Parts: sequence; structure tokens; C-alpha cells
Amino acid sequence: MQLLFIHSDYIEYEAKEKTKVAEEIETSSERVEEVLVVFIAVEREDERNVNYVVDKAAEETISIFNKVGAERIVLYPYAHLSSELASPDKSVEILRALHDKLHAQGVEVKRAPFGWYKSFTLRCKGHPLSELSRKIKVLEGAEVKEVETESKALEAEEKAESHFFIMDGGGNLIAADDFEFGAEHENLKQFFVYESEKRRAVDRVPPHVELMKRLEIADYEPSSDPGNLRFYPKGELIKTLLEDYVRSTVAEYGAAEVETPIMYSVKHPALKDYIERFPARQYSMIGKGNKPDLFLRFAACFGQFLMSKDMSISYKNMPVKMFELAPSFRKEKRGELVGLRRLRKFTMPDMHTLCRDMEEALKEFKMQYELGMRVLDDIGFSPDEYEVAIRFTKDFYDANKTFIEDLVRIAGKPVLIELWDQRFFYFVLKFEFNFVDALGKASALSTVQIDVENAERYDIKYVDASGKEKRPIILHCSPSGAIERCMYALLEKAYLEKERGILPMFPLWLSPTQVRLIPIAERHLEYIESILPALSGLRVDVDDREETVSKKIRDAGREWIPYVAVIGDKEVEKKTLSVTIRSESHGNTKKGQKQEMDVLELKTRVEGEIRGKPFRRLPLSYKLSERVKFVGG
RNA sequence: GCCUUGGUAGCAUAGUGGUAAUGCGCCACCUUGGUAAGGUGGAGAUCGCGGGUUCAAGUCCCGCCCAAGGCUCCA
Repeated sequence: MQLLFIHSDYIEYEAKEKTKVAEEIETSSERVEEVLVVFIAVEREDERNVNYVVDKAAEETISIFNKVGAERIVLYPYAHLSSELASPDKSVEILRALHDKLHAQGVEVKRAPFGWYKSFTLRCKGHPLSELSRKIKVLEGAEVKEVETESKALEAEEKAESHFFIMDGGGNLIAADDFEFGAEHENLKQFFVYESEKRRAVDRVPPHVELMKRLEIADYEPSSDPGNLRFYPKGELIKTLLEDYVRSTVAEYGAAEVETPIMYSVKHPALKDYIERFPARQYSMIGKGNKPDLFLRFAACFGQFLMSKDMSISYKNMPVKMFELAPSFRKEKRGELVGLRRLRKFTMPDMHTLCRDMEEALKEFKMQYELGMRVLDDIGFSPDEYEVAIRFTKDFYDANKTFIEDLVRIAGKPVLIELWDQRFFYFVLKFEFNFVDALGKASALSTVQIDVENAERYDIKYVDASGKEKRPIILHCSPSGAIERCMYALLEKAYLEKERGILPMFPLWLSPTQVRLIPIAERHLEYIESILPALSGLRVDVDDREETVSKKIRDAGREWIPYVAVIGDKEVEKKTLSVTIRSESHGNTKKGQKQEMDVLELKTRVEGEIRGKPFRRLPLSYKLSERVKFVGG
């Protein structure tokens, strides 16, 4: 049976003239609104298992009916969908049965007359699900199989079939549906559910969106394109620190930093493929003749591949690693954008490694896998705060079982496995570390892919020991994932911790203010000024506003400031500080954890905690009284 | 692109047909303080835009614009 579904504003049809197989009818014309129109061709093979076909067709129809939210259904016999039609008698029987079945489920359903020449007009709604087709197949014997096709042009490329498993530390591959997640692996379960269902309807704004505004990190910019955000000084500081960190970590790893253009010609043959695959997702520059002639890059791949093509590379130089902190652009559909999680303009740390062969690629892959773990740990995510996904083709797995098992062992916990029966896009193996947020949505942070296709496409080659030109294997790696996405994950993590009674905060090295000094009265300001030089090299500010001490303490808490020191007569006299340490305080008691220490002790402690991490100075006046508010209140 | 919700002072919101309200922030004054919001006063709004209904519209109707969330998607 062939089915074509069109979610329509309305359909009008009129039976004009009988064919010789026409059924008798009462009304010859009809108009139906807010309707899911189902064009149906009943096929010869359907006669073999009428009940099955009717059940299956009803099930599909109801599912689509509910998904698109139509109000009623019209079944419209449409012989032209198939060249192997069933007999008219059987067709009518099946159509009637389908009608009755749907009717029995409480759906308002009409059937257009069978065997008439009919005129019709309908208006298709035009949303992504408004046009769908289904084929219900009856195979030999009782065996049955469904084939699903989508009519959208973008999906013309056939997707490889994929299967989800969980692999445990012992290398056992368990179908994900059968895995006992238990309380221990609740997060992994959420991740799997998100991955397999790809949806999770929630009706509230993600917590990080409110936080990014309130903490003066970032905000929407109504005058730009959606997904292009503004970053306030504190947000820009955090972003820059993360960038500094990734930059130096990757440099240490041995990658050479480069810069490549952000826009490219649509005419380049290797780039054309990409653009044609995702035409609606490019920011294009319209050139002569109203046609796009340049587009903005969605990652640093092109730039680095085009550079690699012109390099002369000997096997002795390999692996060759190139890195770029790449501002990237993807014109995601309006509804896909969410706060800092999914943007149209974002900063993608993008490293490519050219390897001699698969053996070297695997060695590098494992190192970069460990690099990703280290990077996430430094940014503030321990391994139990993200979930590992490893995805590969069946062929790759058969040839590299122990390699995969090794990766799982390094993760130290069960990981989600996706197995493709054939190669999907350009890679044979990839991993991601995924963060699951407060609403149960998963997003990839670190990721590495083994690319076996682009060296050919971009004509990248190296010379091997025997003097012959060869194609390298290319690793794509983003050790942290998009910088903005790291910020999103940090905010969501803080929110989740708050829910559990932990005071939310950023890692110390990313906190805009690391130490806040609060004078009890104006006369203590002079003393504070005198100790400031001793705290240089830290981000220290002073709440010199004319407010009560209580108010200042509260405001410091609302800003998630890690160290808050109150200074009054006692401290001036004893030359000490009364420091409230946020990380040692609890959210459920109103009392902060206070500690007496002198200036040097405080400085030593903070410096110890941020050692090895990048530092930037406070981007705002150290006096709170001089600061403007970026977000209104 | 589609669906849903929303657009009222710098920000967050209340306001179901009759004088635009509250909190935060801002300004001024009082208070010079000891660990999670001190007090008083003041300024600040063509209620997203355009049309319609009505004696009267922030409120009801129509059209448009903008935003967020969801669907879909994520190279």
C-alpha cells in the first residue's frame, strides 16, 4: 500500500464521472477543513494480508494525525501512486476497513468515493511534516517490513540504519533497550532517551538563559539575526579565558595555530558539495545577478583543508596538526536556536590532524580522546558529569573491537554506542562527550572524528617512505566543543547544583570577580586601598557603594563570588580579613563559611587554586560604585 | 518553515471595557553599618505597529512586525 499524507488547510473535491469500477455514492462533493488528506493506492500484494495492512495503515495514519495536530482525516483513493494495483473490490474493502478502524478510534474521518474521476483542490500547510509518504509492504509469508520515505529534498540522501548499544567496562555490547541503567546510570539513560527519540518537549525557558542575562554574561540582540548574541564584559571575560585555555592546551598538544578566511566562494568544487547538501543553512552573500557568490564557513575544515592541499608533506612530518579558534556560522532554523546552547554564530575550536594511515589515526584518536577528558576536567566537568558516545560503522568495529573496548575502559563507565550498518557521511568513527542539561537535553562538547573522505575531495597528499604520494587520514577534533556551549553547560551545571542545595558558582579561574572586599564603613576604604597591591594578579573588586553591609553580602552571593572579605575596625586593627568561602558554604543554611586569614594567605590560596590556568584582568572598574549596569536590575 | 506563548517604565511583572499599578534598578535625603534585600521621597510609559468595534480599548476584533519555547534539524 502506498500512502501520501498532506496536512492541509482544506480539501474540496467533486466526483465528476464514473469509471467502470465506481462504487455507489450519496454525496458527490465535499469540503473539509483542517484535515490530514491521505492519498491511498491499495496494491496487489496487500490482498495477501488485508488485516495487517489495514492495522498498519491505521497506525501510521493516527501517528501522523496526532503529530501534525490535524482535526480530521480524508481518505482519498489515488491509483496513480502505484503501478501494481489491487483489484477494485479488494481495494474498496480495504479502504472501508481502514475508514471503520479510524472511526472506531474516535477520529472524524471521511472517504472520497472510489472509482470516480474527481476534481479536487487542497491547500498544503507547508510545515516540515505536512507532506509525508509511507509504504506498507507485505513480504512473503507472515514476514513484514516497513519502508519509510520522507519527501523532503534534503533527506534524499539515504540515512544509514543505526543501532544503539551500551558498552560496559568489560567490553560487553548490550542493546541499549535491554540495558539496566538503574539509579547509578540515570544520566546515561537520559542521554540515550534523548539520542534515540531526539525529542523532549519542555515548556519552559532553559535555566541558563535567565542566568546568562542576570549574571551579565550574554543576551539576545534583537537587531541582529537570531542566534547572534551580545556578550557583556563578564561574559566576554569568561569566553576569552576559555579561548585562552583551549588555545594554549592545544598548542601544548603540538598543534600549530593558523587562521583561515571566514567566507568562501560557492564555486569551489569541493565546497559545492557541502552547500548543496545544506543549502538553507548557509549565510550567503548575494553577488551579481542576485545569486549567492560567497558563504560564511560553518567550521574551519575548508580553510585548513585548502591550506593542506598546498602544503608539501613528508611522512616524516606526520602527524601534522593544525588548530584554529574559528568563529563559525550556521544558519540553523529559527526554532532550533536556544540561548548559548545552539547559536548561528559561535566560536569553534577546530583542530585537524593529518595521519599517515589508520594505525596512526587510531593512536592520535586515543590521545585526543584523553585530551578531551582533560580539557573538560579543567573547564569544570568531571567524567561523571558528561556522557560518552562512541559511534562507528560495522566494518570499523569488526576490524577494531579491542580499540573500542579500550576507549570504554578509559572512560571508566558504560558508554552509549551507535553502530551504523554502512558509512554515514565522511567518517568511520567518532566520539563525543555529551552534557545533559536541566531539561534532559544533550549537547556534544568534546568530539573527534576519523575522516576517510576529505583528503581525496580536497586533493591532500603526502609523500611516503618510498617516494609515493598518498592520501592521509584526517582527524577532526574539537577538544572542548564550541566555547559558547561550554558556557551554557557551566551555567546549567550550576543550576543543577543549586537544585541539590549546592551554592552555584563558576570555577575560580573563570569567575569574573574572584575576591570581593566589603568595607563596613566608608572609613575602612583607605585601608582596603592599601592592601590592594598585595592582591595584584587576582580579580579583586571593592563594594564601595553606599549600601548596608547585609545588602552588599547578598549582592556578592547573587554574583556567585567565590571569596568575600568583610573589613571593619577589627580587621584594620588586626590586619586580617574575615573571608566567606563560597565553595565551603551551603545553600540551605543562611550562614556562610567564614575564615580568618591575612592578605597573603588569601592570595596564596587563590593563586594555588588557579595555577596553570589563564588569567585576564577584571574588565570593569574595581570600584562597584563606578560600574554601570548592563542588564536592567 | 510550521505550531504555541508572549510584547505594558531601564529590567521583571500585574492589570477581562471606565484616572495605567507593583517590585527591582535609577536620582535625592536620612542612616556609617559586622555577614543573604535599612528607611523616606522623587523622576521615569504614545501599553510592539496599523486599522476596526464602542460614549469609552492596555483590555474585544482583523492585519502586520518582533521575540521566546516547541516541532523538524544539528555537516
